[in-house]
Amino acid sequence: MTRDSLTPFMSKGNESAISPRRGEDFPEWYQQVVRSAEMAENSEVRGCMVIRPWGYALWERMQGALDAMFKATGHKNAYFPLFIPLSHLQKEADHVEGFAKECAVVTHHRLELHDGKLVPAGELTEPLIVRPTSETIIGATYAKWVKSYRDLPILLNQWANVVRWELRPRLFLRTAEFLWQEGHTAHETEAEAIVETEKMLGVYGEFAENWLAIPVIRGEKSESERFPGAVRTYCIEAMVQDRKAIQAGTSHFLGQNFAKASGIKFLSRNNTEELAWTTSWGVSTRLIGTLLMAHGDDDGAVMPPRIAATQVLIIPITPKPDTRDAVLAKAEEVAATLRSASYAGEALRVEIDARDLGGGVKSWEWIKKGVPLRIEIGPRDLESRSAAVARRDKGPKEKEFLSVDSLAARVPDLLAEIQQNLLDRALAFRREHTRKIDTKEEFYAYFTPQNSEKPEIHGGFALAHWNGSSEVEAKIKEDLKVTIRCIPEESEEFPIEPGICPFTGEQSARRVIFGKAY
RNA sequence: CGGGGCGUAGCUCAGCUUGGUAGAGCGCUUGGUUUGGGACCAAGAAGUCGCAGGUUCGAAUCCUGUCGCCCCGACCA
Repeated sequence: MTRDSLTPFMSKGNESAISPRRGEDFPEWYQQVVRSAEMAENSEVRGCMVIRPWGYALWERMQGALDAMFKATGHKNAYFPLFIPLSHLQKEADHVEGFAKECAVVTHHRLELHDGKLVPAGELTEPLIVRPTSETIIGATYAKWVKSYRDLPILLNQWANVVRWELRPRLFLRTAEFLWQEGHTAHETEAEAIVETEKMLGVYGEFAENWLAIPVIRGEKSESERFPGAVRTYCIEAMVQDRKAIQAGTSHFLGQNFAKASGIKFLSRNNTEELAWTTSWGVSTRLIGTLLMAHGDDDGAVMPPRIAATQVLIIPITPKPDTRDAVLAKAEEVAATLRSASYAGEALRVEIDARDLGGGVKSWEWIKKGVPLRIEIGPRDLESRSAAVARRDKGPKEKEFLSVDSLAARVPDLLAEIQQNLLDRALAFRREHTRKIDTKEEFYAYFTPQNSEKPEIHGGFALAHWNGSSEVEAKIKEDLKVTIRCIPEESEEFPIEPGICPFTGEQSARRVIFGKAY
C-alpha cells in the first residue's frame, strides 16, 4: 500500500485554513482572512468596501459598547452634514495642510443627458467637500450655539462615514470611505478640555483592552504625527502580529485653534469675550482590521467573546435522516438554555447552523469567521447527554466533551477564559517584541530586514531615547520607515528615565516608542 | 503622481513566444452514495478572453491606444 492510498480521508491534512500563513506573507494573509471570514470585500468603486453582515455585526457590537461608554461619560449623539462648504476648510491653516490633498470635491448638483451620456451640469457656486472629518462644520455650528459660559460644555458625538481619497486602500485599514465616530466637545477652560481629552483616551484604552482584548499603549504623538490643527494628539497604539504598530484610536486637545477659526466665542464669568477650548476624538472601522491582525491565526479570524456578534455556534451533526429531528430539537434546546445564561453582563449570543452541509464544512466556515466557541451535537450525544465543545483559541481539532446539563454554567467561564487568553497572548507578544535600545547600530539592525528581496517579519517596538527634534525623527523615517508611535504615558512598563539620545548623543528626558506603522 | 507587474468562468490560473474560433482546479446546480472534521461518483450551468481600434481569410494570441487592478515609492485613521 502506498502512502497516498492511506490519506484520502485527510485530503486537506494539516493544512491551515488560510494560505499563505501569517509568517509567509502577512499582508496577503490579512486579505485572505478578511475575505474568508466574510467581513468585507472590495467594491466597484476604488478604495471603497462592502462591509458584509458578519463584519457589520462586529461594527455594531463596537458601536454598542462605545456608545454606552460615551453616554456614561455625559455625551449625546447628534448628526452633522456630509457636505462641508469649501470655505469652512480654509479657516484653519494646519487643517487645510493636512486634509486638502485627500478631499473629495462636489462641484455639480445635476446630471444631463447629452448624446446618450450623463454629464454633470448645474455647477455649484461654491464647491462642497465631502467631510474628511467634521471639526470645521461642527465648529461653525458651535459658534452659533455658544454665547455664554453657561452654554458650555458641549459634549457631542456623531456616528458617521467620512471620505479621505486614499491612493493605496486596504480593507478596513485604509479605505477612501470609512465608518467612525467623532466626538466634538467645547469647554470653558483649558483644564477642562484637557481632562476631556484624557478621559476619552481612557475610554478607548479600556474598550480596546476589555472588549477587544487588545493591549494598547496610551501616549502622546510627537509633533510630526499630530492631527492637523491640534495642540496635542493622544493615541492608543497597538502591536499586531507582523510587529507593526497601528493607531487604534485618537483623542485631540485642539486648544483654541478651531474656536478661533470658527469663532466659538462666549462671554465669560468675568464678562469678557473668550474663545472656547475644544477637543475631538475618534475610532473607526480600522478597529476591525486591528482586531483581525491582533488575534487572527492561520485558520482565520479569532473574535474575542465580548465583542463577537455570535459567541457560541451550535452545529447539529445529522448523519442519519431518522435521528435528524431529534438532534435538531436538542440543538434548539441547548441554544435556549445557553441564551438564558449570561457572560459579562449580557445574555449569551448563540446561533445554530442547521444548513444541510457536512459537519466539517460548517465547522471550518465558523473557524474562519472566528466564533469563540463551537458546540457540536450529534446522534450519539443524545444518549450520553453530552456535546463536543471547541474553543477558537485552541487548535481546530481540540474538542472537549461536556455534559449538556453543565453547558449553561460552563460556557460563560469558557468565554471568560478565551477573552483573558487572547489579551494575555497579545500582551506577551508585544512584550516579547519590545526592546530597550541604546545604540544607533542596534536600532538600525533591529529595523532592517535580513532579506531585503523578500522582507520578513522583523523588529517590533523599540524603546529608545530621543532628543526631541523633528529632524532626527524625519531622518529615521527616511532611513528605516520607522516613526515615533507615541511618547507613552508613565507606567510601570514605561517609566520616565532620563538618558542619552543614541542618534545625537544629546540629553533625553525619557524613552519613546519607535516602530513601523500602518 | 513616478517605477514594475497583471487583466481569460464566481475564485486561482493555464493557453499567447510559433494566430485556426475556449481550457483546468476549486466553487456552483441536479441526482445518488456519504456525513463526529475541509467527502465521493455522475451529469450539468457558466467566459462577446478588461475595453476600443488596427493587421489578417481568421486574433485570447501580433500592433496601437485606453481603462482597471496589484506591488514598490510619496501621503494617511
